Amino acid sequence: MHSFTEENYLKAIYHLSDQNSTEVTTNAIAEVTNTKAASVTDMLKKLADKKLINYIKYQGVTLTEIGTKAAVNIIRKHRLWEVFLVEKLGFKWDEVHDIAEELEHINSTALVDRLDDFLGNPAADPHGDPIPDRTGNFLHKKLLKVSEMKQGQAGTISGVNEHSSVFLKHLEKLRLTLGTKVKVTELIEFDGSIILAVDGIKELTISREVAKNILVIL
Amino acid sequence: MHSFTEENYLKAIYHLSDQNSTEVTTNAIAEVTNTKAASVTDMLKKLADKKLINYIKYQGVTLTEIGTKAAVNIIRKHRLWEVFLVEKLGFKWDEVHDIAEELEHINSTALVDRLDDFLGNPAADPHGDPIPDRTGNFLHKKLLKVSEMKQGQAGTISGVNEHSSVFLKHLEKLRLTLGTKVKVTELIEFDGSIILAVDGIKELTISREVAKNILVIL
DNA sequence: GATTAAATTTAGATTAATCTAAATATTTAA
DNA sequence: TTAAATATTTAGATTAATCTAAATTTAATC
Repeated sequence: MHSFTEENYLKAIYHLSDQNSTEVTTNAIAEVTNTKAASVTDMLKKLADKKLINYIKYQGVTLTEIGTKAAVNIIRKHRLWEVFLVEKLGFKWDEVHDIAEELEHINSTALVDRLDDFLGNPAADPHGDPIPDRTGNFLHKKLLKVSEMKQGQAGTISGVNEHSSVFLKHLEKLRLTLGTKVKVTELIEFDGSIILAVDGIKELTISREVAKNILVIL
Repeated sequence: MHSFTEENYLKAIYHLSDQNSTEVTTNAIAEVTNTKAASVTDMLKKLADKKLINYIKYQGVTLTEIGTKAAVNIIRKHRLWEVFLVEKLGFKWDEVHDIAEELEHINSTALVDRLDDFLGNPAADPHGDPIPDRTGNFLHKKLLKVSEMKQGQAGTISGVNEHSSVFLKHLEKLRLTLGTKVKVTELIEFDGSIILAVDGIKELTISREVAKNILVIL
């Protein structure tokens, strides 16, 4: 099996290539793993030796098929544990990330598959992120950032792009949680902030920064 | 916090001093942790620096109060996870040890306490071992090895001294599981094996080795 | 009580993951 | 299209946990 650290690199590379759909750079990995570029280079060599990534010096990396499978499996575990923490243990959606970050490295296929069944084979985690099934398949819903919505457009909040406790608590306070219906009432030219109608009633102004991190399905 | 490895040493020392109620030796620790005596010595110095053990060169070790608390907490986590795996996920009692061995190192008091509540604050794990409460207190029931029972004596199986899958599967096959009532019908002088009446009906012969690892309450 | 045996510790190396500083490659932009 | 800026890699060290082999201490035995 792969070490705790290797798994974290694979996960980081997966998330980064998911966002940018191109080769992932050394610096980008260093940033999300809280390490230095030199450390990343060392690890990339190791992951390449293990055939988990395609790596050409100075050219960035992509995951191999094996690497992708490994990464998806970690993500599956992370998201299932998050569901467990929220649905069964009563944690709030802003409290589960760090714990799931540890639990995702527990190594037992039997455990994960049984957990999946115990939870009723959920399709998404508490933040709306889709959960891969035991074969590694999962659907990417096409979600739109609120910051990309046009005036007059309406949608249902179905995900977030930022999982920090601070951000999630803020959404909670604004009642902008999963399943909430929002409609863009007005786009403010000055600073890009957006006025929303929430559940057809309340009017609410959110900053562009917040809008970029809320995802809706139309 | 303590590293994964440090935690395993603390747990090992705890279990060993629980059995022998005297200073724990370097070699004994090396054996249960699957390392060499030299490695143990290194780690003992480190644990002593951290005030987790009382260590005098060549004299063996005992846990300090802090060390004991840390060890008991790991044991609490291990046993709660075992209950979860059996009660909620449907694992058998012989399948959970290795998984719990990983889960016990997950670091979150909130998680453990919520898990405890979710499971209904169980008093014992699937092998009958008592579970410490959140303050670290737990009752040691006075259990007797079947090998120490006298002829004619009866009791209820309430624990085991050996947690290997092989042994537990064997007990399962013999239907000598927790809660089963047994009575010593005959002690065989030749090899120390014992004939039991099980639930007042079936007669069963078990070896001395097996008898040593089954615990009853009278 | 001296000598042998066993247990423990020390010395010196190794491996995984990390770092800083220096060297090299790539990209940007004047 | 070359110089400057940025990104990446290499070189050399460090820390935690481990090891083997040698030295030392304690325990056992004659």
